[in-house]
Amino acid sequence: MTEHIRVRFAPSPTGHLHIGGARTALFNWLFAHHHRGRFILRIEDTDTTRSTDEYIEAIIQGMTWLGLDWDEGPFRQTDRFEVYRSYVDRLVKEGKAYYCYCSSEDLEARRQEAMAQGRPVMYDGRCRGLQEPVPGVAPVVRFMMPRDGQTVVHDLIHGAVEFDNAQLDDLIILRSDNTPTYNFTVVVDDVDMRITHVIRGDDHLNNTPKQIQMYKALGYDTPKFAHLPMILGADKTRLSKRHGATSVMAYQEMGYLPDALINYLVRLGWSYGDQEIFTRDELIRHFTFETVGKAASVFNPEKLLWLNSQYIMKASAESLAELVLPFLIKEGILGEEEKVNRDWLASAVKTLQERAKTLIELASSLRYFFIDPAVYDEKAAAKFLNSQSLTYLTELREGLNGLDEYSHDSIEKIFTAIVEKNGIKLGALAQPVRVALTGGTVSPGIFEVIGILGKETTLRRIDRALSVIAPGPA
RNA sequence: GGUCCCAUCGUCUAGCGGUCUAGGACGUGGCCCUCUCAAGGCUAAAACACGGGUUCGAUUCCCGUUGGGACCGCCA
Repeated sequence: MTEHIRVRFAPSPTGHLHIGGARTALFNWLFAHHHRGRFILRIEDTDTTRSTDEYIEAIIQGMTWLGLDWDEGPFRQTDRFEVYRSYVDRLVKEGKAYYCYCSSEDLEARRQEAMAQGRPVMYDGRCRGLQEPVPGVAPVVRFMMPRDGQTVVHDLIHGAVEFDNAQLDDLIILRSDNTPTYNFTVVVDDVDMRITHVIRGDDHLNNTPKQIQMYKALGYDTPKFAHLPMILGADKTRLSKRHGATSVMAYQEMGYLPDALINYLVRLGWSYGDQEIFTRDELIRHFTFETVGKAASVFNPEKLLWLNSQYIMKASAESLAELVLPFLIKEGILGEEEKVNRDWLASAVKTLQERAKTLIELASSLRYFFIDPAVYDEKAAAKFLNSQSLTYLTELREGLNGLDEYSHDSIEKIFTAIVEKNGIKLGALAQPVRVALTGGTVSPGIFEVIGILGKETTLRRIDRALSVIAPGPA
């Protein structure tokens, strides 16, 4: 029987799933899958004043969208308060934790003073020896840290990190309102849930020696630790709203594909030689902490955008057609209830896949496949809808009108005939047509566009352009 | 301020003592392809923070400096 790997992602529901959290979840997920272990989702909602059910939903939604499915949970720490209290009681009984009656105001004042005087900011342990309760004061429970010796964190990424116990202070494990705190619940839960590897951001590295002491006090072995480097904004400070979109779902709304985000995130801190693009299977196969870096990395939206364009390019037109639907509606190109022929949509999408970097771009560049251009781009019209192109356009209309089968080749033949007859370049014809059909000078190949638009729409739009160039007799 | 972490092109990174005139990717410039725009191909500019060691030899190992980050909550 091999020892089974069990890891967890433990977000606190005080906000949406953000980029950093997603990356942590991803590395946990990859590690679990690589070792055929279990990935557990645990909601750390012990701060009842800031945690909300809405955010729990939002986190689940984000993970689901990214395809980071979990094997157990979601567990909520608020469901386990009795468990934590029994552990607290045990520590108090064993003399490894004690009641502290210092008020938070006093504590805060002492903190400020210590900071101002440049002294280490930590609780001095003054309530340690207290025998009698202080009347009228609801106490907290503090964990009694050892005062000498060292605690060393053996980290899979950082190696051995040593801390002097003297600098670890007696942290609060139970608040005066009888609710437990993070540093304690995380230990209890990781023990109860038989977590073998704690994989989290390296902002937790400094908490780890304290947690190790609690494992010891409780009499349990410590799990292995892996502290991931942070993701920073362009100014090298912790990624926050100031740096733009940080919530995972914002990227969905901006038209990103989950696989693209995953691929981007995994390369922040992890690498596999020179490879940039990975399937999920490859990720699972190759993932290891050996190739996880130690240095924080800066979030680069441009590279993410590039990756997204790569994924859009490689996706099947059919799946993209499905994904782009809500964006078409949002762009007002398609009515809420309107029916679309999926095969036709897919064929249109196919022409635009390598031109769109996001689903939003894809949707908006799909516009002229649905709607006749309301107005022509001013510059485009001036340049291409003129007396010179009138002749070509008229000839083209005639040729296209005589065509029943709108295939790429048959359309091309019509074009070639006109080009040769007039001794012009293809562009001299293609551009005016493009303006007539799409309203502007940018589109996929003009033969493709005509093929997708079909005879009726194409002729209608050419007629309209013709009438704009040379208004008929009134 | 204390503690801890970190340090290769602007950014993400490869490099695990000699193969480095330091490789790839994003972005940027140029060229090619071309019915426009993309995509694609080629190409250019662009980095080992600094100072000491160790070593026959350091981007790679050690120490220091500098710089950046995180933590120091009755938040997680």
